[in-house]
Amino acid sequence: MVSPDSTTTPDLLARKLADSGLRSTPQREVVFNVLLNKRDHPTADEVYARVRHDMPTISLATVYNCLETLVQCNLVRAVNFERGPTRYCPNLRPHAHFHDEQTGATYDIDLPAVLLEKVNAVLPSGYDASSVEIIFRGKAARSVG
Amino acid sequence: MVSPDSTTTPDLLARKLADSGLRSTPQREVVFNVLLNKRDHPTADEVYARVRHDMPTISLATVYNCLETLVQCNLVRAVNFERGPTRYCPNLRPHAHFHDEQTGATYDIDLPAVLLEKVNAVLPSGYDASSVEIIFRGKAARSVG
DNA sequence: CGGTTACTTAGAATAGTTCTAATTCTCAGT
DNA sequence: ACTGAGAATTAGAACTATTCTAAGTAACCG
Repeated sequence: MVSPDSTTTPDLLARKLADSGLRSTPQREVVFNVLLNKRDHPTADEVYARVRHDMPTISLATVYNCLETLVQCNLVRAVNFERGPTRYCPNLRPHAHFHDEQTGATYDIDLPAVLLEKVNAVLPSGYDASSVEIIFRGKAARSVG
Repeated sequence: MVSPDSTTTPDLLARKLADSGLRSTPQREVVFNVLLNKRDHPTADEVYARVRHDMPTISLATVYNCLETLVQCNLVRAVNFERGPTRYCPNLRPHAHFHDEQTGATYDIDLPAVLLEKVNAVLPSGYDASSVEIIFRGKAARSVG
């Protein structure tokens, strides 16, 4: 099964980085691929552990740098539920997060455009939102997600 | 101008604490009042600085303990925008937060029940949300809030 | 008033992240 | 290929926010 991603994803990364005047490097590629391959909203430490399988010499500082860079280029979203480490998410479609309080797992919930409009409509005049983040907390039935 | 709060607020605190089997203490009262008096979503450090005007001997650990206790009793909400210190908010009505990216200020946005219903309606079956948090980011015109 | 439990305190410890300074890599122009 | 300039990576130190620990203090119950 050869997905079209195997050619377009590296291009996407290189293109988006170039848009910001940045280079595609092996470290950035590996970090990005790790996020794409298992979309469980890992922390920087978890990304570091996974990346080291492919690239044992990478440093934690570089993982932080790469994640920061990917966030700047809008290839990845940084998410913060409560206190605790930042988590990273390569899903670029508009979506909310559902945080299961029992397991700690996080699921993406797609958001229809019409809902986003309604949410934005609650802002009084004078407020100009460039983005909106929605976080649910609760419990999810086993095996959803 | 004597507001009815001057008698009911201490009672609310004592009552809610008692509901959880906890005591009302001078420290908890001062911390809670600091939050009520200036609702600008202060960090624990900022609360500490303000509380020390009234009670110079209080410790930072106690401020953290009191804030934690107030959150447990549902008298205060803890809010986390991105990485950085947790902020505290004594507004108990359903509301979103608007985070001004230029000034760093945070404003409460009241949420109508009907909107909350619509937001909850996007959850697929199998997801059972106990709370939802909405955070806007953008810029606010001067003097709103 | 004596025992028990809750609360507060100062300071040490920890977790997550950012900073610093040195090194290595990459690319553009020769 | 060679060189210089800028970009990226690295290890480790430093930093920030928070939690933990152990000891002291205060409130409640008999």
